[in-house]
This record gives sequence, C-alpha cells and structure tokens, in this order.
Amino acid sequence: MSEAKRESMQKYSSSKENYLKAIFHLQKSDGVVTTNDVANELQTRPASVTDMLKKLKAQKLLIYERYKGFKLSQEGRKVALQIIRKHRLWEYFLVEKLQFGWDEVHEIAEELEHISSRKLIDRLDEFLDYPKTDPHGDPIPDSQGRFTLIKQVDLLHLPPNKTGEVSGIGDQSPEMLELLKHKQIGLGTRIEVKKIFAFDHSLELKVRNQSIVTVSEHVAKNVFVKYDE
Amino acid sequence: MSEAKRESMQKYSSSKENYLKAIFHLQKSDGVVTTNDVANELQTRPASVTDMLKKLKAQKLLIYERYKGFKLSQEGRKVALQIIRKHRLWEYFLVEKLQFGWDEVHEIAEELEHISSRKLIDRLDEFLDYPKTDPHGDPIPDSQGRFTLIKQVDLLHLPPNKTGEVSGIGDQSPEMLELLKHKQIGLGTRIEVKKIFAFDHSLELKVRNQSIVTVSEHVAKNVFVKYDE
DNA sequence: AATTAAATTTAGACAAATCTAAAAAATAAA
DNA sequence: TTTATTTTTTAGATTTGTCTAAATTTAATT
Ligand SMILES: [Mn+2]
Ligand SMILES: [Mn+2]
Ligand SMILES: [Mn+2]
Ligand SMILES: [Mn+2]
Repeated sequence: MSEAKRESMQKYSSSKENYLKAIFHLQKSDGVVTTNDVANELQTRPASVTDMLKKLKAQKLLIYERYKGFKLSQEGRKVALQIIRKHRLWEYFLVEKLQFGWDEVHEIAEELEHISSRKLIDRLDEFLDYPKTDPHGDPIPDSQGRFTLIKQVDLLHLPPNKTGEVSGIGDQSPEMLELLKHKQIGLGTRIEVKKIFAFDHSLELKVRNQSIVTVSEHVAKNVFVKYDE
Repeated sequence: MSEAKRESMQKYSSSKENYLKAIFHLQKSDGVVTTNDVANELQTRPASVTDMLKKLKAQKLLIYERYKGFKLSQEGRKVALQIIRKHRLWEYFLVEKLQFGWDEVHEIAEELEHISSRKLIDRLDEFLDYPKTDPHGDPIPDSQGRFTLIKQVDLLHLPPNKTGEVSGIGDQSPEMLELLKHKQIGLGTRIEVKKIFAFDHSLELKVRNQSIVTVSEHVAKNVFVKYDE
C-alpha cells in the first residue's frame, strides 16, 4: 500500500472528526469560518476550539494562523467528506432498513459515523444499492469523496402553480423536522405554491395535490424543491 | 421512567464497557477473575486494571476489595450482557446482510457494540428477525439480557460414527477461524469422527459427508457440535 | 485617533485513561 | 517457617480533550 493511501486510511479521534466535519459545513455556507462559529456549532468553548485548531494544524488537516482565520487543507477536506459519507449512509440505512423517522436518525448517525472500517462502509453502500442522497436530501459522497450538488430552489422561488418535488431541507433542527412531519411534508412530496401573502410573506401550499397548508417565510426558505422548467 | 430503568440506560465509556465485557467472559470460564487475566485479555497493564477496578466499584458495577479478587455486580452483569447483545447482533448483521466472513467481523463489532441507542439495537434485532446465535454459534441475549446456553459437546466427545452439527467455536482467534475456514468447517457443518489416534489424540473427521480431514486435539477441543442422542 | 467592544488566544487547571517504577501483599518454595 | 517469587496495588507521569479566567489582538464606535 502506498504512503499516500495509508495516510488517507489514518484513524482520527471522534472529537477531531467532529471538528473537521463542522468546519467543512461552516465553510459551505459562509466561506470564512471563525472560532466562535465552530464553538457554537459543536456546543463547546472558543478556548477549546483554539486548542483543537492547533492540533489539527500540526496534523496538516487545517490551514491556520493565529487570529487570521482558518480553512481545511486538502487532506482535511478529504477526511471530512468520508465522515459525511458515513453519516449519510448510516442515516439512509436507519430510515430505509430500520424504519426510523427522518427526524430521529441524526443523533444516532453522529455516533455511527465514527466507526472506522473502510470495508464496512463500502459494503453498506453496496447493500443499500448506492443511494445518492440521504433522508434529508443531502448528497452522499462516493468512496472517492465526490458528490454532485442537486440543482434546487427554495419554495419562495418556486414559480406559482408549478409543481415541485421536495429535494432537500436547509435547517434540519429537530424542531423544523417535527413541523414538516406534522404538515406531512417530506422528501419527494409534491408541492404547489398557491399564494404568497405580501403582508408577512407567508405561503399557502397545495401538498400532495390535496390539502392546503400554510407555512411561514422562514419555513419556505428552508424547503428546497426541484421542478421541470 | 423509573429510577431503576434510567440507571439501566446509563451510558458508560467504551473503555468501561470493554472491561465489563472482559470480566464477564473471564467469569464464565474460570469463576474467579484476576487482575492479570483482565490485563492480558484487554492487552493492557495490571496497574491500569487496578485503576479501572476502583472506578467500576465506585459506580457499583463491580464487587471488589483490594487483593481479594472481584466479580461483576448485578448491575455490572446487566450492562455486560447488553454490550454482548450488541456485539453479537452486529456480527450477525455483518455476516448475513453485508456478506462478511465469520473471521472478519469481530474487530468491527468491537467498535459497533459501543453505539448507545437502545432503539437502534432493538430495531436491528427485529430487522434481523431475532437471531438466537451469532456467526460463531454464541447465544445472543434478548433485550432483557436473557439467553439460553445450547447443549453442546466438543469433537473429542462426539460418539464415533454419530453425525454432529457444528454449533459453536471455543477459541475464536483469527488463527483458529482461518484454519477452520481452510478446512471448510463452519457453523452448521455436519461432521463425523472416524478415528482418534491414541498417539497424539489427533482426529480423522468426515466433513459434509465427503472429505476426510485431520485435526489436532487442540482444534477438536474447540469445535462444539450438537447431535441427536 | 482614541476608546470601547468583541473575538481570539494563552495560562493554568482538571478528568479520564493509560503508563512505568517501586512498594506492599499474597503465594509458593525451600 | 523463613525466603523467594508472583501478583497486586500505589505513586507519580503523560496524553487527550475540555474548562475558566485573564491577556492579547482585531473590529467597531464615538
Ligand atoms: Mn459525530
Ligand atoms: Mn442528513
Ligand atoms: Mn469494544
Ligand atoms: Mn461472536
């Protein structure tokens, strides 16, 4: 086995993996990541984050100069993507094979994502028949860390009377997932926007070609759909 | 939820869980467990074991007086059995659903057994259709920690020309499992003892009603079978 | 530009799990 | 029953990941 390959197989602590994943996600939305962002995301203290940043830098997983911000190195990004791959495959397994609800799986996957066996995750992928997205519509990276972003638009930008199919959820807090579950909106649900009130930008939706439900602008901004143009 | 129930749901560190499991297994074979036994089993140092014994005692998982030996408390035994349940269910999953060989699954299960969700393991049990034994023939405790010992006898005590069915393996080291795999002996394999040599107690076996293979006394002592009397 | 506020880092501490080396207790041998 | 050997425990360190409080740097306001 080559040196580079062995390096990519290296096992990091669960804590380090959680940091790498958090930084990866924060890079997505902001571009620049701050110490406080990470502390907030991981429910920890800024001082603890600084400590860890130094360790990640020492292992060349992070590009970091004190006070000057930071970002993942190539290697750090690669590791993060493998954790995300594991997280999402396990979520898919829990929902599709073990009948969990989409709002129950995140916490459990947060533990399962740290199981180290490469062979396990590749066999699981095969067993699940190579799913492309997890139960929340997020793309699952392949074993090389490649994944495709799905072109999607939030409900506020779905043209009125066009039917869209739910393809992703932005805010995936338990509260949000509970609300969507209650309104019977899930991945693949067909939705039409019937009206957007000028007053508070709340929306009336036709869900599953049946019931009319109302959602706030805040909710609408976090429900993504794909539709035929 | 009752106090007792919450206690049984308590999460312990992976390290503590490994100690409890090791002590449980050592109690089985010996009755009395020693500090050195545990150190040897867990590939650690006697001093580390003593440290941990004190912590387990403080948590009432262990009955222990310095220099006087130790054994699991009721609660410790209960925790150990839940870890063993998880270990064996995951092993079964890996072999039956992900096509792993029986000699590949132990290490991975050693990690998976520490995933904490109770609901996960009960759903997994259901998904697997409540298997009673793991891929090595060891019984899987139910969610209350109950399990039944299978009546079995080692190959040396299988009456000559009686056909037995392999139901368990004693020594489950990778070396042993590799040997058995090579001789095409696995769980459920039908075996007849054709001859036991007085010189070294080695055995000639008829395997699968076909090939004649020779195994040492050491091997025979670690292959268990059940048969109709 | 000087001051205030916010973000970040350092200093020092702590808990968990481990180790080595040395002391104490229990066992085995002489 | 002394003496020697083995087992077990203690004492004192080390590593990893975390914390609080204080210092430093950067950013925002007057
Ligand atoms: Mn995690
Ligand atoms: Mn997800
Ligand atoms: Mn384990
Ligand atoms: Mn097993």
